Amino acid sequence: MDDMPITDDLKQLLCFNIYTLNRSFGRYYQAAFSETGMTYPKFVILMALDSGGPMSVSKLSTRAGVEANTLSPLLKKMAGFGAITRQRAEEDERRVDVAITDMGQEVLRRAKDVIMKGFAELQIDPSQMMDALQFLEDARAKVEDADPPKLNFDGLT
Amino acid sequence: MDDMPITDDLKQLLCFNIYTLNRSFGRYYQAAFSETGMTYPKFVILMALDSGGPMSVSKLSTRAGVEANTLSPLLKKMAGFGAITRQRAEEDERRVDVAITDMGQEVLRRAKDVIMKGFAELQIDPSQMMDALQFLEDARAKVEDADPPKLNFDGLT
DNA sequence: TCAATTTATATCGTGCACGAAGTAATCGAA
DNA sequence: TTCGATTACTTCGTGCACGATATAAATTGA
Repeated sequence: MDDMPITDDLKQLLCFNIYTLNRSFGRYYQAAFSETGMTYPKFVILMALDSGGPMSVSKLSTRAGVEANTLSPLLKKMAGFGAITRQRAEEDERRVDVAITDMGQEVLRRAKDVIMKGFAELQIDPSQMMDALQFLEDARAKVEDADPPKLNFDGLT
Repeated sequence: MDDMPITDDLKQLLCFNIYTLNRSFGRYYQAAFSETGMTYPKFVILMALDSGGPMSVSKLSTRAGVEANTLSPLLKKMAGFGAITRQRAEEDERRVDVAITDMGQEVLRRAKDVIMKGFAELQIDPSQMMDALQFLEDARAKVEDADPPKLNFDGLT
């Protein structure tokens, strides 16, 4: 009662549950990847590149659900490490095409193993998860489309 | 087909859906709160303090699902703004008790309004959400308890 | 008692992640 | 054609969020 892990009001909010679970996953993967230089955002990038083939930064941004300006320095680091390549497109010099390398695929293979194996250990019910995934994807689309009301601090004492 | 917003493989991963939805919410609230100094993490802190009463930093950390070292500078800023108070506990000088102020409650009232109103506009099915919240809370508990397999980069070419 | 441990915060360094603004290339309409 | 808009990416400044580490207070056990 007194040591309830999570505040009751917050517990009812979708955004709060997403927020906390996201950071639980974050700490989990940070522990899993520690001392390798791997991170969850980099894993996502490798996954997107591996399954989608070479693509522009902006397309990668869409597919990974991250803004292009977040990607930009990350991609530079990953290219420095040798996991991906970055190349100006010939037909449009503004574009930078990004591709996973063989080494990047090996990194991805190992990271995917960790993630799949770790996930299996969680013993999450598959059918419940399917429902949840559908719900989360729908929610994401709605949040993306919505335009938020504006908070107003006028006359705050 | 070609402009699928999200990579197919990733779509099957709970962690990825959480990751992307969390950032969708993040951008949404950033837009809602812009120019006020309010942020989602601060909202969570105010919520936890409002419903749980004054409490130590570590208890707040547990209830908000954030590490204490993340809270520490945030609380300092919020106290500077006047939304909360920070006070050394008399019976244990190590502890710092944090409490919401009247002004903080007014800030919270307005922010809660924005969040509730915004959420209503999303038109999310309540019964589906109840199921999802339960699922997410269970998943969080499992991820917290799990200890992750370790990624290994030995012999990476 | 009083040193060793434990506990509660704070500080530090690093890594996303965002919006705003900058740069350069391409496009499009007069 | 040509110059203003648009597009693609990058840079910049700010704000979490984490683990590691530091510091200081309380506790505990020899």
